[in-house]
Amino acid sequence: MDLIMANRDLIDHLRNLGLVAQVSAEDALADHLNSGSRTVYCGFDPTSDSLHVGNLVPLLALRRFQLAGHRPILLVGGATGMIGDPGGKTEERKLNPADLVQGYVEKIRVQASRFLDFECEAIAAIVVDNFEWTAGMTVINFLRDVGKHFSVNAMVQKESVRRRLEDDGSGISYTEFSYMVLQSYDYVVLNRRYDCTIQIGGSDQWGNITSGMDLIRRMEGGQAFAMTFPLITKSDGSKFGKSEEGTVWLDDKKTSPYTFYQFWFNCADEDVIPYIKIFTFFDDVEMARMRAAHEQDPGMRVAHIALAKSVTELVHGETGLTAALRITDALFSNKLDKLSEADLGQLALDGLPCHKVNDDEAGLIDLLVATGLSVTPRGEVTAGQARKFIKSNAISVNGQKVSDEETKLSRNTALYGRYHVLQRGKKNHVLVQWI
RNA sequence: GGAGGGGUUCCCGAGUGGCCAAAGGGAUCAGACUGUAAAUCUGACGCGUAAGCUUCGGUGGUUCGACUCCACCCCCCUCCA
Repeated sequence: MDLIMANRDLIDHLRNLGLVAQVSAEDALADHLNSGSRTVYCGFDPTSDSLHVGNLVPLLALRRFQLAGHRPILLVGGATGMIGDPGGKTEERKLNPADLVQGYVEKIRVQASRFLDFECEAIAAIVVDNFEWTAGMTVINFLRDVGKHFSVNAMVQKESVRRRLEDDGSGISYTEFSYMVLQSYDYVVLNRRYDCTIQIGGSDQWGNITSGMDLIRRMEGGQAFAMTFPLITKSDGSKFGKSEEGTVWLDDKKTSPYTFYQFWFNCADEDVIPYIKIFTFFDDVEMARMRAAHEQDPGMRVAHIALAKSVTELVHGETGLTAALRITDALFSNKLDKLSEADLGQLALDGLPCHKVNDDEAGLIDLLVATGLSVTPRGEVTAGQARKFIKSNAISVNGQKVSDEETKLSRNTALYGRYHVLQRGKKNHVLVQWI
């Protein structure tokens, strides 16, 4: 691996990318990073069977550290994931069963691994699971060896805890209150085993990370550092990482490369440059070029396309990107009728949502229900909503608006006798396949 | 354990016997404009083509009629022990 940034001040570099919210002892950390190859860790709690785009921020940050010549440790929270982090949440979480969490751990371990280099000798990435050293610990040992170092007075002062205490209607359980202690202990263990001296995470992790720093000082007598990234924001204030279908996952079974590509392509104008900095690895020159092009004519979507392509390829590889581009081109260039039979077949293979009909004729309303296109704002799929969509001029078949609720589709009206492209609104398509 | 305050449609939040499928806001979806953007404007927003049906923590009750009154139960919050 090239140590392309080894001679550059990593902190400044990250700051330029908009990746630094808080840093502990910045001058000391800068020296620390410049004077040798260090070990840095970031934790991921297994709250689902896949990571999502929000997790890309710390994941790629770890990669940046590795590119700069440091060793990344990816910690999967098999133990902490069973507790639930009070940070960033306004109310108590549900606890997941142990075997479920362990299943998540395995998935996430595999998924996250592709973003880091495990081959390079000196600074090969490491994946660990805190379940390993937490599960066997007895309550007595935990309280005597670890808990003793924590002042409840200090813990109560932490933002994540304080918010839950002050906010009427939520409260916090002892279980979640203890999360910070476990995470702090993780840092100690990694510090002992791997000489890990830097922990990074989202800014909501600041309290947990600094608490771990303190614990290292108390238990090990050494200095450790903390760095956090700002929360990724959207210009309209809504939560980052959701598309119309919900969370944008990294797993291509849960979010197709096409949907993934569209997610980035559709980001707001004001967000595209910040996102390019955070989620891509373009160099300064390219970055400047895209910014100029974007500012000159945002309508051309130069930056959007570059962002979407780059991240899609990073996560889904060249094959995934190609598939995403094929579908995008077919659906958004008003050339539906010009597609060949093979093209249409390819769209299904590429991951365009597809619905098979084994009949000669089907009512449009029934199809809208069957394909799930007629979702209500509440998330239910109903015939009434299908009617409303048709009435409000939102439905197209093969690129033609349909206004008659009683419309029936059959093989006769299908492209090549086999395909209909159903469209709701501007961006929702389903391929109907007659078999 | 004691005292008090609460649980309303996805969220916040009005509603204290019929005019309530339930104000208002947010979120969401669609239409128009545009650039597969933002802002803005318009419409939809429990289910049903409709008649109608099912909702306001739960269960019973009072009443011609309850989200609104009564009883019991469950859950949450605050303070005290």
